[in-house]
Amino acid sequence: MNHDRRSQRTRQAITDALIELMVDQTYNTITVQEIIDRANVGRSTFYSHYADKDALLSSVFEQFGKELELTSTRAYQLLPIRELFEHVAENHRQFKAFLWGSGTDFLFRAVHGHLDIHFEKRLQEKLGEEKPPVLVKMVAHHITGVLMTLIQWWLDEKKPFTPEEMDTYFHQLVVPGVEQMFGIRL
Amino acid sequence: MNHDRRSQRTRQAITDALIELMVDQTYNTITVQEIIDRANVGRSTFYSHYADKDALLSSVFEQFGKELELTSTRAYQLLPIRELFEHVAENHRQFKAFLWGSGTDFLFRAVHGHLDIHFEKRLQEKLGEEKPPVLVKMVAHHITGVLMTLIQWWLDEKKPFTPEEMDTYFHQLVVPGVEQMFGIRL
DNA sequence: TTCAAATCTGAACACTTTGTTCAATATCGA
DNA sequence: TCGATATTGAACAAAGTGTTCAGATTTGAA
Repeated sequence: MNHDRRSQRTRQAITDALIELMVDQTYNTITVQEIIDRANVGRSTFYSHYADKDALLSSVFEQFGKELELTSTRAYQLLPIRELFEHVAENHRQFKAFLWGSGTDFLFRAVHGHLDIHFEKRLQEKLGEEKPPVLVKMVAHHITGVLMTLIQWWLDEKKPFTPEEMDTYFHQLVVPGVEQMFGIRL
Repeated sequence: MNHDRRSQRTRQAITDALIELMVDQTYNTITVQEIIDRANVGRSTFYSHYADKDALLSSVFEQFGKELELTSTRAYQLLPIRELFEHVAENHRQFKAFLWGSGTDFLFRAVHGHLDIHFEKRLQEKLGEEKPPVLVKMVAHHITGVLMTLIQWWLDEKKPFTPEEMDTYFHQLVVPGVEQMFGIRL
């Protein structure tokens, strides 16, 4: 009665096909035909799993977001940046595909949503209730932005620094500004 | 012999139509039909001016980039951030359209290209030749990233701060980090 | 091994969008 | 007014989208 695994495999094949295609092509230019050809899947099968090409992309992001979360929930400090960069390095191909082929938008919006909240909480813990919430939100957004920007740059430039170095640079660039802004030590 | 003005007007109408449509819709979902309907322009006219919908978008960005440059070339310090935010506020509708409807990618890539170089030069002036060029590039990219992120946030949140305040915050967030990174005073 | 449920297949279909072509029409400066 | 240039819109082929459905395949459970 449980044929889920078969579906699962099919979905995985479709997902993988999209990611592979995004390595060389922009999301917009990819057709459903190309996806199902590469995934070796029938047209109607595709549409029985996903309403849309966009629905597929969303689900890829979702899955991706969960992986990211696994990395970032074992968080001590601001964020385990070194581990994050290591994760990025391991999934180099996937990240590249997203950052180049997909519309960064989609990814940026999604990741911002998650991480903004994470950083906002951490900041609130450090600050108590004394600072204006809008300002805290802005700074949280800022921190996420820096992180995303650095990851993007790092991959574009073919990882000229190690994850450890990126960790160091990230903290050097971000921490003094935030400390100055709120008059605290992080 | 010079019927340029007529063409000019037509192009402007098309450009404006796209921007207006991007206020409510994503670039991808906009059809050429919608554009020419709103611009009151014939189908063949559109294609005699632009090869593509993408070509149109590029040209819009180009024009847009020039406006930005006008603002940012009268640069003393790192960048006249207050004036920049004022410019953004004045062209609120346009920026919103770009940041929401267009694929931030396109814009981000384009703007990064311009501003990265600007900041890289400014940094080099301050630093002399002593620092590794990759590092300087990274920090320049970082500065641009912060700027873009803050602008995006500011518009999404419906401008909760004045341009002056955003100027202050930008400098508070960015300057200490860069100073710490390079061991200098900006 | 057998069987029924779940899943996949692929061809056929109507529909939308794209980009081209071209003869007719409109506009502008001289 | 004339002539060069720009615009128009209808017609067209090509490509892609999303749906439908009858038949084939795969699966786990008996």
